[in-house]
Amino acid sequence: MRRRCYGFSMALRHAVLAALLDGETTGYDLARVFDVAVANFWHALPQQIYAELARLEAGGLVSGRTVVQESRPNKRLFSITPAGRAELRSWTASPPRPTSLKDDVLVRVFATEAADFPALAAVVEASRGRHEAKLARYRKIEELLLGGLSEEEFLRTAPAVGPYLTLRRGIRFEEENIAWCTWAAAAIRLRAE
Amino acid sequence: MRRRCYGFSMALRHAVLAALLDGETTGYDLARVFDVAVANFWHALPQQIYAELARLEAGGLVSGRTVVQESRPNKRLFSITPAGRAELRSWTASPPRPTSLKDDVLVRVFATEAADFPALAAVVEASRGRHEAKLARYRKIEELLLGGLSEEEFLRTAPAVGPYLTLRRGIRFEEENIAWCTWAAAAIRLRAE
DNA sequence: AGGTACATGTAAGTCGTTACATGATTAC
DNA sequence: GTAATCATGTAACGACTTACATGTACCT
Repeated sequence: MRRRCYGFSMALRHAVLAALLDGETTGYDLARVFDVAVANFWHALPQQIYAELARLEAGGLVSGRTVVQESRPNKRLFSITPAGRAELRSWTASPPRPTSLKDDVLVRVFATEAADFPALAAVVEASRGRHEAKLARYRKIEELLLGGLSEEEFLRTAPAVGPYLTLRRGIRFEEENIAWCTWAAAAIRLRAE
Repeated sequence: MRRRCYGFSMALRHAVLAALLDGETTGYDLARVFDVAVANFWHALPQQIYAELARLEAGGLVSGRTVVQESRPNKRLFSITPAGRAELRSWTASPPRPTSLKDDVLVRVFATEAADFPALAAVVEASRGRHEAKLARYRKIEELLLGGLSEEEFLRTAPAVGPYLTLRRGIRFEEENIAWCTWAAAAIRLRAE
């Protein structure tokens, strides 16, 4: 039975720490932050976030205090500790693990040969719709983040550039998804003729 | 204890079935096919593939036969059954689950604020190198697939277009990764000044 | 003598998803 | 009255990773 300091890559753990750089928050609010600012490169459910916060607190990387409320459930506010910041700093310099796409729609398209062409094309087109919705949301967040500044100004002057840099990746990703869905759906429909 | 026909999305299961459309193969060879033709949208280790093949055989979606060899370990050749084809056909028309990026490097960049800037920039640049290597591999596979035909000719005449359609997504994905890494690393280095 | 290719797995553990539980308040 | 918001979790299961096991043949 080997003792594992459980975690090799542990991206979720560090995504939570990074989100706490913004200041003290509850698990509930963190889950919403994840949904808007983190979702474009790492997805996590509230349950995972609560569990991760508990583990981080046990490890001293985060400290929590309970706030008693009336007419609302009590809540716990967490903030990152100096040890948490140090951990995040050394982790950001460590080698990342290779990423792959893991897209359900692509698996379906890979199997085009065995598919009902119009049905598959419709699936791909529906997927394009979801990517368009995501892109619209990301563009709104981009506007809020930039706050009227040009990209160049923002990158020079903003206190934290990380969220903007990652958001740009999410935007390009969704733009590519939309373009690919359009093209692939057309190619699949061509087969039906 | 509810009986689950285990699998909601089950993309790996269907990726294996789709790879078997090409004809009878061993788990060993499938693992290599996954490494080249499937890796750009779904990654899986040999152990997962062996396990999946066993489950597919138990479910009648795949049938296997043992080939006794001398001076090499015996092997099992699998092929897709009519039931497997039918399953694949109906699955390709079913709603896919939303995909997200899940990129370790992006989590690190999100935490730029807490990072050592030159070290993080170096991590991002190293990541660009890996994406360039992947892109080079994908481009070679593209050449092989097209076999001298133009894209338009290939899409009109090829018996199976799925692998080409998904490969194109992988190529664009890596091109975007390279461009983003270049841009993000520069923006992070700017902070160090 | 050491490494790679062939060929198939088991065991243990971690990560992620689904379903469920609780219960008051506020907005439509 | 119905749904959403606030707020935090547990339990069970499925997906994925890491480490390990086995043994021959061929190449350098």
